Amino acid sequence: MLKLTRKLEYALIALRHIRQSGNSLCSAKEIAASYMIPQELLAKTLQQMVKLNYIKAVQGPRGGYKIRKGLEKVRMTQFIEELEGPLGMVDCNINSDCVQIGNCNIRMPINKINDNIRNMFNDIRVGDITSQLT
Amino acid sequence: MLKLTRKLEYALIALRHIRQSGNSLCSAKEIAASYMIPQELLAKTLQQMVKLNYIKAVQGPRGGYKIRKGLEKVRMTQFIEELEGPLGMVDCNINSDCVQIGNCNIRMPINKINDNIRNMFNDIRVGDITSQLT
DNA sequence: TTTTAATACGAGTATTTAAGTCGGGTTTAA
DNA sequence: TTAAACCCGACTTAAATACTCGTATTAAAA
Repeated sequence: MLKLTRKLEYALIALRHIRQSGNSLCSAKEIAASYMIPQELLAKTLQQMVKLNYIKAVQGPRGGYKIRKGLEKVRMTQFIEELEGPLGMVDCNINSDCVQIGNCNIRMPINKINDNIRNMFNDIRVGDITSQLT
Repeated sequence: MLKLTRKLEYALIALRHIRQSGNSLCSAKEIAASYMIPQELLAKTLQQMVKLNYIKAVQGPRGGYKIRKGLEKVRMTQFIEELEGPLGMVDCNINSDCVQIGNCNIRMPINKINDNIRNMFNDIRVGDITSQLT
């Protein structure tokens, strides 16, 4: 219950790795090997993050990825939603075509919980995960 | 991302419904019809909650379910875990046979987030959801 | 200038988990 | 004795996640 997806895990592992490499480029291959992550899958995730402007890619041999300035300040809510889509505990928070709506008897309390979770992720920055000590 | 399962939703909807019916029994059929929930599925969930001692079943015609004293005070962490299994954002919080472990670079920060979520659910009681106004 | 090692990207497959169904059994009020 | 409820395990279906593959593009280095 309430597990993160692998993609998100891989993304965070990669970002932390890239960040800790300072200015040198990191290839998908290198990162995948370091953490035993399927290379193709990681590659796609990295490509997605390039599109989202979180990292910068350099092509060609000796190429790789590096962090883009500003990533550290990005809120986890934004990061998660751009990578994985909407973040809501129940569908009615997302698409609202539930047959219930007027009838549902737990909507309010669930929304409250949902807000709590969102608030929590809103207060965490990507940098908190990629830079935190230990 | 981070969605509740239908089973859990159905369980909470049913509990709230049963609770609001006071002392009279509620059948699975009646509840399923009220909220357009698949009856068989709801029935199984109710049966599970009987086993967990959250509700009491009365068999035979005119039978049904009623709330057991004490349910309201049960913490949501316990409730969720008894119904759905362990509540952790990453597998290493659950079974610990991750090939990484020593190698993983985001373990600490993720654990922190995990604790936050657990703490939040720890502070919510089933009764907060089944009894909260509107 | 050719090779090689990297990213880019869409389509496709496989696996896992969640969701729902079915059939037969037990209980008990009417 | 019947009917309406709960009980329960096995099964099927559907959806989401995880992963793979093939091909194209880029650019450093031999």
